[in-house]
Amino acid sequence: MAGNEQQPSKTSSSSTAPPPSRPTITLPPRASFTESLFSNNGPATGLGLGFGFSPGPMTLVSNFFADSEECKSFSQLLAGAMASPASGGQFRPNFFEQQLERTSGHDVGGGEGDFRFKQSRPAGLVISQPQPIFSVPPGLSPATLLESPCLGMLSPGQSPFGMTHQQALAQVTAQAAQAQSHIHIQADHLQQQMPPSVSDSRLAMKQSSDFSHSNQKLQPPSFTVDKPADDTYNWRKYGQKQVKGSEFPRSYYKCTHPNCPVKKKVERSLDGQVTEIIYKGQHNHQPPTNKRGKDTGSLNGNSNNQGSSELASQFRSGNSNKLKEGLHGYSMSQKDQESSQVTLGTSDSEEVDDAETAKDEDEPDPKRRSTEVRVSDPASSHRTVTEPRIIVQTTSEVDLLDDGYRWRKYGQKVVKGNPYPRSYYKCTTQGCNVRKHVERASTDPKAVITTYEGKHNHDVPAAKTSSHNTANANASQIKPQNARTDFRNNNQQPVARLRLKEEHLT
DNA sequence: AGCCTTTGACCAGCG
DNA sequence: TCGCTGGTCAAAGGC
Repeated sequence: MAGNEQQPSKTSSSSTAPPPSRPTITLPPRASFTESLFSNNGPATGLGLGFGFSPGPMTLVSNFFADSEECKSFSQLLAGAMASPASGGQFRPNFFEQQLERTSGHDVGGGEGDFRFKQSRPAGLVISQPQPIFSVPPGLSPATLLESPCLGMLSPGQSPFGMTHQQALAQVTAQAAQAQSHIHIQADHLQQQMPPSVSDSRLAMKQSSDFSHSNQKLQPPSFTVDKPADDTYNWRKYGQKQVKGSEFPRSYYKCTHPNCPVKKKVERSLDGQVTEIIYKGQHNHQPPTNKRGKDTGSLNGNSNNQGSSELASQFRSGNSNKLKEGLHGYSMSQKDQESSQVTLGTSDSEEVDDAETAKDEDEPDPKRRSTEVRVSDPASSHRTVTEPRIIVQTTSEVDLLDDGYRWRKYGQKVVKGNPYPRSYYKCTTQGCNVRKHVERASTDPKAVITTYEGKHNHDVPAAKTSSHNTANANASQIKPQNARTDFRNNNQQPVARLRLKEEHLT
């Protein structure tokens, strides 16, 4: 019996047998990228933005990347990281615990590709209460997300931005998401909840377009599901295991449809909240039109199923790679043809030790070479109501710490694969929960990735407002937010901001 | 009766 | 070869 069911994993393994080509980091000319973003026919993305929306934070991000030499350096850094033995040839910032695996084919699925959309807990960001980062609405399967038209623009080969950056951003984003609060991407609130800054402007655009579109028939989220990832399909749990690197048990589900190889892994926190969902394989059938009674409940009667079905259809029809990319794009940008994992964490607690968890998670499991779609669960959490939005921003400034705010170092940890410790900082302003994580690239100590988590609830201390960092702070923290506001048109939720910074210390 | 979950055991890959 | 780990099997039990 295991024959068929295990096929996915084995297939995936074999599919990745050919040495994946190293992703080439190509930084598109700023203009081109920008144009592609805002033109209706961005060639690179193939995504027509037939609607007008304000450039999101990602735009800023892209600008940042394209703006300076550091951008190049960053690329190099990333490239180096990917080539780093420590990272197993993958760009895997320790801090983010991300795994990016690339398959040789352009189409991940190759028809049979598995999706991996993994979100992992951040090493540095401990998860006392793991929150789903990307919540897939119960009625919205990964396939649904993948099928989103936006996904098409995420094709790795077409990326005007260079997947590396996106991946990095994605990581940051994902982490931020989890760190601040899980981002609940519910079908009905996809647009609102999907952080524009998440990893990739393209994604942001996608969000605005696709999700806004779908949003028309979506209803406000009014459900909280226990069932992880109620994604239209029917699943049967066939195993559960305590996985190393995760304090939470992982459950294994199979699609109950005959001969359907799709599986998914779900991790839940002790309190039942889903912290991670990994989809694997492609459905070879239509999603059930009528969900099981107990499952339908999670959808609360919204009409997501329709869209889900459509998306699923695309998914089945060979858009798996797009789906995968799309999902990642959302959480971590595009994975290119590779499976990837994003480590996410919550900021509920700052147990640096938890980094270990993420560390382990980031280990590329040969067995899991198959593409997987890792998403956060639709399952809701008590924090859904106040879930902050994530804004990811990249900068090239060299203001590792001097960013206008005052920070207090509260932790440091050395992670596997990186000889340099990661450092954790908290904003010293009372009542401000913003944290900053600084990590040096294992391959280049001069390269630093700074991740901001949370949003300052105060102004930049006057003492530091004069530095360029102030401008930076404004740009990175205010603009994105504003942009996002414009983007979403209705930004009323707290914003968890995340800034991915490249710094080159001299 | 059918489907599902639970759970210990087993298997395979990897270092 | 051995131990570790992730993934899966399959019996048992519940709904």
